[in-house]
Amino acid sequence: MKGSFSEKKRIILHVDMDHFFSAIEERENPNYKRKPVIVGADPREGKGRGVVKTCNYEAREFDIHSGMPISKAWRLCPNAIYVRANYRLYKKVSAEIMKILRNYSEKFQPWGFDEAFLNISSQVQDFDEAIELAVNIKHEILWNERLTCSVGIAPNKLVAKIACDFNKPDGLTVVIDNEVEKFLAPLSVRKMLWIGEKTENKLNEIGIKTIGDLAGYDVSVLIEKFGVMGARYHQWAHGIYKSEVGGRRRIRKSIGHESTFMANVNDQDLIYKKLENICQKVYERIIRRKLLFKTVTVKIRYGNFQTYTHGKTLLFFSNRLQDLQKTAQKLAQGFLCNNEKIRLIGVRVSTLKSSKGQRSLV
DNA sequence: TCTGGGGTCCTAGGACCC
DNA sequence: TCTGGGGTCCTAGGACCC
Repeated sequence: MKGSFSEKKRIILHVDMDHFFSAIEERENPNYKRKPVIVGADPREGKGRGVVKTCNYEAREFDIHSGMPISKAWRLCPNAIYVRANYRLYKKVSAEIMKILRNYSEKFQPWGFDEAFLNISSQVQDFDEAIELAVNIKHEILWNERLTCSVGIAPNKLVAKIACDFNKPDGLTVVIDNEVEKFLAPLSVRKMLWIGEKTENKLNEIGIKTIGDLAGYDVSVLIEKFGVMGARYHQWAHGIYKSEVGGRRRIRKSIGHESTFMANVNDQDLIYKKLENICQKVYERIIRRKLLFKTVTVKIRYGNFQTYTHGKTLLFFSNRLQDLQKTAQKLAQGFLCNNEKIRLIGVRVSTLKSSKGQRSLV
């Protein structure tokens, strides 16, 4: 007999705040109510660079969505309320919400600022009780924070997340065990976690449009085309997703900072100055977190959006600003010899370890 | 019609060691 | 003369997430 009687079915809940950043802005500024609110880069009268971070549903009426160039948003709706992101505030609100959620289960996993997974298998007997619990969560967040969220309930994280996205805002979607495949089948493959634009296109090319198509496809062909990911896509399309809530402890693997120039530049003094500045910022975060780094990577984006990286692993771990700056400068030189205009420059350090218990390098 | 900034994970080739 | 196979580290690029 497969499985066992003692194997308890999992009930996983995914909570996603509705248009989090713009919802907070609306809450803080009652006069924003019922007007399109767009949080993101400065539109600078349509000449601004950068993208929309979040926008409310009134702005979505104008076909504006997150990730859209802010200049395009401006053309679509110049009269919207444009707000710069206030991360300090969002972080504070996020912490309050996570505190609420954590109370519902110790098996808890934040997913970015405004989403989280909860394994509530030990808290509830069945999906009916899970719905009750989800309603309580929604009420508590609304009562305490005056913000709405959407919830998905399913036997695993993947389906819970897709279910959550199925009905927004202020939604609650439940997918019970034996309805998982039926629920997934008609959805676009794009709804699947880890399938983005590129993979969607590749799947479309071989006639796979829906998750049902993917589930029915010959797995050996998927493996041939997508390697190990092909096998995973196939499993996921059948609603099989084993990952535990809060399963793997996350250790920070890298710290970086990057910045886009207001206009593309080839002025070397300006570029090196910016690079120095970025190194300083990364350095401060390294020190604050008591870390040592070994690898430095410089990223350059040219005016044509072609993006490249150069990296160098030092022979030793360091937390010295001069090591970071000297290495970054050398790496950047390789990019700047052709005098081509640059759009973005960034620095990231990786191969990290804790500097606790070590004498700091001066 | 132009495309942010913070990250993670995967792939693939080359160097090097045993 | 020519030459296997496994493991690890480094580097660069790509795809994806929020």
